[in-house]
Amino acid sequence: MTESQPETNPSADTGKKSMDEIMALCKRRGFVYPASEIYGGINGFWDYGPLGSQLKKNLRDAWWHDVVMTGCRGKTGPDGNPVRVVPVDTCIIQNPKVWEASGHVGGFNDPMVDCRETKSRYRADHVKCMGEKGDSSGQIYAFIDGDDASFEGALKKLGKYKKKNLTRDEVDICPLTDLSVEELAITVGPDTKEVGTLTEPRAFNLMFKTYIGATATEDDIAYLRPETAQGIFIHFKNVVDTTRVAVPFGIAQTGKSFRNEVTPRNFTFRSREFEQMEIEFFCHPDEAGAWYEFWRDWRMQWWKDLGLEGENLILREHEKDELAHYAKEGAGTSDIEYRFPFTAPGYGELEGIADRTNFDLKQHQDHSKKKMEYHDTTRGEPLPNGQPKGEWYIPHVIEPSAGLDRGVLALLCEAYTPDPERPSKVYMKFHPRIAPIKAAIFPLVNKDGMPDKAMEIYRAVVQRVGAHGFVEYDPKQNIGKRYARMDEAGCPFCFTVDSETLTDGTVTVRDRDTLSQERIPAGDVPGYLAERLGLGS
RNA sequence: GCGGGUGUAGCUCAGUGGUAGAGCGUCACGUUGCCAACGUGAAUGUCGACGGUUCGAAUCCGUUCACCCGCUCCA
Repeated sequence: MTESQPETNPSADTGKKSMDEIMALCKRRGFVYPASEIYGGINGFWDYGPLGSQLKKNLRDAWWHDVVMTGCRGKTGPDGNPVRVVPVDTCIIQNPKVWEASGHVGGFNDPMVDCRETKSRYRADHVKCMGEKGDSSGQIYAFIDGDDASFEGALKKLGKYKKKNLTRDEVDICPLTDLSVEELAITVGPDTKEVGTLTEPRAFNLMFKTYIGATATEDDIAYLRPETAQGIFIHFKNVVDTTRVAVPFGIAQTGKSFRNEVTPRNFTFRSREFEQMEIEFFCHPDEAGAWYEFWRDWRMQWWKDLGLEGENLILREHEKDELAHYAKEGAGTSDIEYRFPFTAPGYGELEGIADRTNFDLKQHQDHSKKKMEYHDTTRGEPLPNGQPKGEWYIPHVIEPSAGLDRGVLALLCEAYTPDPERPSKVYMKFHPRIAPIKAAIFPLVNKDGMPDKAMEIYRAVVQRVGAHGFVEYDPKQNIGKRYARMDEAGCPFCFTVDSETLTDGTVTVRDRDTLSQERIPAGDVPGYLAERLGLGS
């Protein structure tokens, strides 16, 4: 997760949009509510209302359809064949050994110490303390273990305090974690001159902990998954063995993940409970580079096609020094980043595409002692009978990992369009494909048979597009008010029955974005809509 | 985790110790006939929560929770 610093000019829209106003609209129109709001809320958790949950479902469905059901919408992969992706749905809680293998436990359970003055944070087991040998009175000096400059600094400070020159052999050293609270209070931090700036060591485990079974002892500890990816890796062999898939192929999964973020911030952007849409694409090591580029470019195009066009969306290749441990040897890592109002003029990550090499499968092979090698019968020297000899290898993995909630947030921010000219002052310009309300059917006035005709059209439209989003029927209040309401909800098309409908059978179609109106036969409404929603006429 | 700010109706906010308010929105009825029109009426609040001071607290004090901003963190 990066919020990159500005590189492009902050001219475009999102920087000027007010996050407060977007949040107010989300609440007002039922997109997003604070979780547990009537009890005062709960930090880092958000719930979706009726429009929000449908919007989120539409985004997830679009991903599922485009990735899993149609293999990148029928695109041809770098190997010249259709792209194959199959789904799994794995548990949030797994054997804790999964997280030991993935590296999530370990680096995570380390207690940390903060310096209140310099705001630095140290791993508690990396900080050591010194005092004069044979004289335990007075201040204690902390330094970073293994860092000579830090050691010398502490030695110098101690010597100055004791008013004598001390050498390495004249001090006692102990781990910071051995200090009592009282001793910590008279300890000088590694980068300060005053005592008492260090906090007590605290665990910063970003994984949610829970207990399996009712007894809840230390032996029963389990974790809520911090990513869905590991559920895919641990079933790689199962999928290969039970499905007629052959490398290269992908396994996809959507689902909730949990991270005990230090600071949840920025609306739903950094939540403690969030949903991911992850693909692990397995391929031969020699082809990893080509597949990395394929996924990186296609995933970028995918977000663009959902309406995140223009300068607010960028593809950012990671610098070598910020690559994660698993990606160091790979072809690279890219982030698809969106310029949110709260990151502008910087960007926030929507999706990361990483070449993870064979790191994960190898880790699981090492920890589980189960072979993760794949027998590729299309490779190897030709045998006398003309067939290839076959090749055993641990596939490399390209991982396009997207944040569903972040995607929803980006769609909300992108759609939010202030327009002082129209009565609502703002409208939500959702791409019709992901708009939660697909259409509204209005009688111009609530009499003269118009409601009956409108209701008839409403039923036909629900029949045709109801599986993809809401269809509204609203006969109350004046027509302008109803249009305005639909603008705020982001409904792309409104169909209105008027007196002409009763004589010539046509209705008006109001386009949300252009405000233009045209007349079409009432019977054509479902087809007209289906075509514009990408469902075919 | 640190510092700053905010919290009153669905939304935006006024209200500095003495009866809980406005605009918009929502609902009903009437009117209206293509962009939040008009009329009449109605509902809606433990003033974020808990505790204290006071005859009396939305208002003063303490604690706490949530959100926003800046640091920090983001394996």
